[in-house]
Amino acid sequence: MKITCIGPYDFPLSWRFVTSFGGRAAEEAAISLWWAGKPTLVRIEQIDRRQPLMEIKSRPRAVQPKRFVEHMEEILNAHLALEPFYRRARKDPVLAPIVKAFRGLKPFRPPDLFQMMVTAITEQQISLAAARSIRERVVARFGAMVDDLPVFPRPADIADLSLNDLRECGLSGRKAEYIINLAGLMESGELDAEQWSALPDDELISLISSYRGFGQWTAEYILLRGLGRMDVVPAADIGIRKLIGFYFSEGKRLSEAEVRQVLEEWSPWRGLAVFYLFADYRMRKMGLDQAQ
DNA sequence: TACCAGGTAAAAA
DNA sequence: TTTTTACATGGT
Repeated sequence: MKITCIGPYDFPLSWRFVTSFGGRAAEEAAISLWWAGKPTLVRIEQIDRRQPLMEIKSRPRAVQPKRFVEHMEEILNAHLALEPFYRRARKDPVLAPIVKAFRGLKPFRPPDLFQMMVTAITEQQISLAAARSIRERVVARFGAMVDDLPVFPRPADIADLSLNDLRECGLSGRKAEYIINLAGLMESGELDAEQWSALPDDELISLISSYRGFGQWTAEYILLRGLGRMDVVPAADIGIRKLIGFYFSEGKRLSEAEVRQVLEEWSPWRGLAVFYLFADYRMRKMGLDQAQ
């Protein structure tokens, strides 16, 4: 089963980037997700590094294969066109060397929206390391496993839990409420993301912000990371305020308004620009510059 | 030890 | 209306 993507796409580089955040350190690219009600492992390989063609090595047999390929295309951001952004970036002294070094790097999207939304809630206010540690406990207790890989719980796995079930994983009582409430909304169909794709960024941010526990930062974070809306930036984000300051303002931490101002010129790829800056910052920090 | 880390809603002023 | 506070864990 093959997926044709819009190139350039350096899949091994993109995979190394996501795995550099810890957790799994697998050589082989594998994604775990729910498909047709079962925890499922999907192995992915780029057939030829020079071509944007991925092969799904293992997959659920005969269950909506067409829909499955579409889903994988979303996860891999297969249809994201980097070249127009690169043309713009080459005119910028900061981004030019970065897009050259990381040519073909694409962000991956989480396999489902519930996972993304819960992840965003866990990452409110506390460090990413603390948030991950909490999430791992939630997944270990309420999720599933497939071939030693954890699968994030579904709304149905969470909706009927008690607050204490989640608090025991290290979540605050407030966040436990948000997550159980969210699970219930998704279970009942009251929150239906099918209609989200028709909405422009600003309207979708307003809609998501109307749910309890989801402020502007969280909504923007979900649009960028979860939905692949590459022009959106959660500019209030403490990490992004430092990141943009590092590259464009002599290292000082910027305000949200200053971040928005600096990034204005990168529309319609503001979020993608931030992703590349972050990739560079991270790889630089890790001393792992594998871009060559 | 204390403080900061990819915020938010609710209470207090 | 605007400002302040409580909240959870992990790293330094």
